[in-house]
Amino acid sequence: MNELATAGLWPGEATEAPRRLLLAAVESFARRGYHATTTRDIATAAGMSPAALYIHYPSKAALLAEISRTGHQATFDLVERAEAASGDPVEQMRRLVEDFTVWHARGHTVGRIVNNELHALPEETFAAVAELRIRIEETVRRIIGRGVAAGVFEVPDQRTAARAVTSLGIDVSRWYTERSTESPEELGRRYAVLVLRMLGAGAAV
Amino acid sequence: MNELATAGLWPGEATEAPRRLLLAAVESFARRGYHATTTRDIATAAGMSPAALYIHYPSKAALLAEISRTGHQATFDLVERAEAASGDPVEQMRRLVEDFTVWHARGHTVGRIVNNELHALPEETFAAVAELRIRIEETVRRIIGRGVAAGVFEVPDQRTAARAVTSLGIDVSRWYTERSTESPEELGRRYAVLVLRMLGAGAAV
DNA sequence: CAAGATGCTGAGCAAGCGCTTAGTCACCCC
DNA sequence: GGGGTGACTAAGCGCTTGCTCAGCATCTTG
Repeated sequence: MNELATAGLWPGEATEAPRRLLLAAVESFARRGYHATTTRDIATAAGMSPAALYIHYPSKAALLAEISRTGHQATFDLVERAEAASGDPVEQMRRLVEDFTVWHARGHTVGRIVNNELHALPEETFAAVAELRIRIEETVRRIIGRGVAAGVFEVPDQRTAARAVTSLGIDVSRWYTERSTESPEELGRRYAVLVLRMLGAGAAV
Repeated sequence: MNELATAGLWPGEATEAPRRLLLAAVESFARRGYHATTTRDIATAAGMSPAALYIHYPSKAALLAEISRTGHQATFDLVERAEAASGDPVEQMRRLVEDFTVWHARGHTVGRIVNNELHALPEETFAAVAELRIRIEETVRRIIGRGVAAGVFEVPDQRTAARAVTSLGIDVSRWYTERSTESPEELGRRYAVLVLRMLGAGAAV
């Protein structure tokens, strides 16, 4: 539940049962994947009978859509805040990589669903989510572009560099576990150093 | 079929039918995921009835195991060759990142299965494959370690840096498609530049 | 050309799936 | 305290799944 809050789910109020179901769905989808998870798994983990699920959500796919949509929105917000927090591309990028990495480490279960279950989404949710993904990458590229223009970054290809930056953060959710020796924040700071160097701003680190 | 050969599957001879089945399985597993793929999907794509699959493979899981095992082995071989190809850590790393990236871009379908369907593997295959993954990462860390000792690399934490290098390459299989504007080789060279900079060997690029 | 092996199909079985339905219970308002 | 409401369950429906099996051509071998 705490993890859900961290990942940007549950912005406000919500009754107990839907919350428990969503948490159970996150757990199961992340561990076994969407298709390997049954509605009985989710309901049982939430302490209910299978039929109870359908009182709170219209389908199993709706649970996935809810998780993916809010997860993507939270990531997008985080990226936008990083861009808005400063006028300096180096500072924007440091903040972006740190927060992006922390989000994917701390919320690695939600992150796994967000990044690996896109193909299972209902079509219209997929479209909305794909749009957010494009805007995230475009923001990263924009920051790189401004850094290059200001002479603080230097890269072989801006789009490739943007891919590399987001890719690095996204993949954290694939391998990070609570048993990892690094804290999310520590990892975030280290990744920020590596990324800034990668972008040719090593001197600024 | 060509892609399978590239990805290291089909080292030698093999009769027609099993090959067609394996190719169909790779296609389906990569596009829809292991659990969303049915044996009917695979058999139909291979131009056979569902029952024919079981003449050549004992189960659907055996197909996945075959793909994952040979895919991991091919990746491991590639990494070992990169280390053996030179005595210079910078050169070893450049070769490793280039080949690793090219493999994950050209064989992105196999790569997706190798990296995202680990949880669906039979236990003993999983153990073998996990061992290979550890050895791959350990090789990357070893090269970084030698570079640091030689004074050509400088990183905040060797294990984190190794994670970042492999992570960058692995994630290529998630987003790369044939419609990407960069060729696998071009991407490999650009990623090598970015990685070497990330490791503090920017001057050598 | 008989006899066996090989590669495959059509039909279908047991199990498990997402989801529905009819009904029970606790609670709230008047 | 009677009637409505919302959360929930036991049972199960229709369908799909991984996989099996009896049978049938087509080869190979002597």
